[in-house]
Amino acid sequence: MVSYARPSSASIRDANLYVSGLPKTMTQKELEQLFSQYGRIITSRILVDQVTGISRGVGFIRFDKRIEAEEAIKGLNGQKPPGATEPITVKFANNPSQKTNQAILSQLYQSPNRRYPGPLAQQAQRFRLDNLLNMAYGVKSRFSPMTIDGMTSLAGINIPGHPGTGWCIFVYNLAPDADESILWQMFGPFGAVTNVKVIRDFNTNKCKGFGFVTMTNYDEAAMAIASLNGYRLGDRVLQVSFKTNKTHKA
DNA sequence: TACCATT
Repeated sequence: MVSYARPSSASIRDANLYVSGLPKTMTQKELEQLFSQYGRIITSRILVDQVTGISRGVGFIRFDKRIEAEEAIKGLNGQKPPGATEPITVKFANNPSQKTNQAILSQLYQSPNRRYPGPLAQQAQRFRLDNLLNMAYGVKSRFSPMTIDGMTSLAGINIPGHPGTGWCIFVYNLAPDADESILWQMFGPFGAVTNVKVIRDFNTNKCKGFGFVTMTNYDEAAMAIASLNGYRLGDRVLQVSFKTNKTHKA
């Protein structure tokens, strides 16, 4: 079976949808069934966690025609799929490419370590020394909550902040102009940081006041939280904690 | 502006 090139015309351009808020149990087939009422689906995908294989609750649907995608947005955005408890978000997908490179560049050039001489780096140094002592001599101190280690191997589905590939940290009270580099700079000194994200308003591109940081090791994440929660960044006091699932309530 | 997710 060869795959034929599809004609590139305005009618089929930008017919690709990004879907979020999907039930974790929804399969690709079920996703297609949901959207197929609006037109011919060319491709579909559900993104999964690389470690656990569990759905990340987001996916893509590419329709044959733009008008089909538009109708699907009208019909499904903000709606609950059959059996779902939460509504899904359906919007046109961003163009791939441009955005991921920004994070990589940030990672390469910001050099998370050694940018923060001062109290934070000193605490991080203190903690690393503490870890070395622990490994070398079995010394266990308040900085090394090794009791959690038994949990880290359990795929951690129900452990707050743990998505399977690291420990996800919620950072609140970032300034509107905050960007990813500040997160690398703040958290990098505490250990291995695999991902940072500033959540922005789609229209204004201003930070919505919060972001996320993923760290590989529990003890380093815990140290970063203990050190950075309440930290004054500019004229704001940050709130830093492991990420939870539920939306903030009262 | 209190809990992401962009193949």
